[in-house]
Amino acid sequence: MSDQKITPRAEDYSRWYQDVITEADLVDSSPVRGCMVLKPHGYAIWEAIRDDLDQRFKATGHVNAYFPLFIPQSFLTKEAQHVEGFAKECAVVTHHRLKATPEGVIPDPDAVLDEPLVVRPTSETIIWHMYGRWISSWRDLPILINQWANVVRWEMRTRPFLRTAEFLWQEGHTAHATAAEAQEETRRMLEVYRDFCWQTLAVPVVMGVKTASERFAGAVDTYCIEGMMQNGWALQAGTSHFLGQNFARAFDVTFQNKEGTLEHVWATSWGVSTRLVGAVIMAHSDDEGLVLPPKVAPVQIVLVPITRADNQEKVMAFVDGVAARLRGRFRVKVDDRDNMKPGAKYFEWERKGVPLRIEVGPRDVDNHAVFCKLRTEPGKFSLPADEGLADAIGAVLDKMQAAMLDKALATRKARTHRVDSYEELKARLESDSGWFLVPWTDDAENEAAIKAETKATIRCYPLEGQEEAQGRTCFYSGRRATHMAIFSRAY
RNA sequence: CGGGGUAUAGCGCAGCCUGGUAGCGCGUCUGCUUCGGGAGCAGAAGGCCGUAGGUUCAAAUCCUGCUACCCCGACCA
Repeated sequence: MSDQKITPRAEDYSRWYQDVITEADLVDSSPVRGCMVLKPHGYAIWEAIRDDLDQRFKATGHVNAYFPLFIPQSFLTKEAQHVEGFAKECAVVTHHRLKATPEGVIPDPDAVLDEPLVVRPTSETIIWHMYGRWISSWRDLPILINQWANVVRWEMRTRPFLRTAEFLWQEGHTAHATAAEAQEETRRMLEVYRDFCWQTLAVPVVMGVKTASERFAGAVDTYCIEGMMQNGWALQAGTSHFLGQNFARAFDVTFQNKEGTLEHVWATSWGVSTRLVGAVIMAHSDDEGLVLPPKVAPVQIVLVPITRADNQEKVMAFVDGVAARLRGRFRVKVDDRDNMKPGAKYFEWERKGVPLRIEVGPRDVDNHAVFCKLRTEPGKFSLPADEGLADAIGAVLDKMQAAMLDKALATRKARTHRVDSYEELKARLESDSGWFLVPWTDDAENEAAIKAETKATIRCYPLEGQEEAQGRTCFYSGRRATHMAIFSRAY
């Protein structure tokens, strides 16, 4: 395999990110600009994320459904803010047939669609069109639907996982009888995301509210979870929107309440995407390659037999026995390739982010033990290969998962800076990248001015700690502060 | 979409300036020996040089268009 091809983080952080992904064999580029192929090892991370979240959605009363990829163009025009937000990045289908010509194949001029179809950039419009047909009474509410789907946003500049033209995601779309109920749903799902990121991804995201300029096109309020990457930049890991009655009005979706009067329906939508895979990679990996928390690692344990011709049978029988004992509880791989030396296998699985490696040689067979190495710790240790092995390994992996969260949390805390003046922010953005927590007076023009000058944006008004703004003055305008804001450079 | 760079075997590169029909390392295949931190030897396979044109007796090499990728900006999950 390749030799030390991962650029160190300190040298070039984006090259490092690129290298880690390539070396771990997560994706391949596609012939179409901005699109990526998710290779099995990369897709498996998404599968683990999807399966975990799907359970959480179902546990909070949601059901899955599927809405079509194509949306009539006219639907996109119905909600004014929504059009403005998405019009610039939509792929549009205009023909339904190809035609062979001497110059090659072209869209058949005789097969132009009456109305062009937009490839969904998000599904609010088609879903609210359908909800209009399904809702007439308060008894039809709430509707709590989620869908797992792909969407397309024609992005100018792309990065694997973090921003691609087509990406996989889930979008929850709920319909409620009251504003309070919809707001509660918005916050409930935000909390689902937060807990998932902390517990499953070991990424200690912060929950917050977006300012008007960062709000979802068509939302009344946009909540978000923001994660800090190792270079101190922020990454929006998920959003949950309170849509008010905007889409219900645009698509004329009303219900008859218990008093018999017609009201517009209240809405939410919430989503996370394959960007989460990028967040996990960036949050935990090191200069040796991918590091994954055990809960989402496609392979949690790799067994590497160390054999010679005269002991191969003995060692392999032992390895197979250990693997059989661990399968069913863990995702286990036995690397029995005979064309690679054990050392080469160690490097390969380290690059690929396998949390626990178990080396088994003749000495271990004789001792009835296995020799273990954690991806995140320097030393190796031996465990008895008895009935308690699976429990012992479970404990080790749980501890690793918790340690990864602690480490990421410590980094986030160390790199969250409180500053009181704009001068200090500008100076420290260069020297000391991270998040900057400041007292702030909500003002879109000032926000834009700061972004233009520093490239830092307001990631959110964090839900926790807003009371700190009481009685303080805005670090930029000197006016009475309305919020505590997190400024940071972001992906 | 603006500025810059790149495109030659699966991967990383040389060859291009000074045109003459393609080479190196790694990987792959076969065999033997190896195997507790990136194995050794021997043999072999694999590329109409991103793509479409142009110049020329002749193009990987010179010229033009297009496409993709990377870096930096503006837009965004």
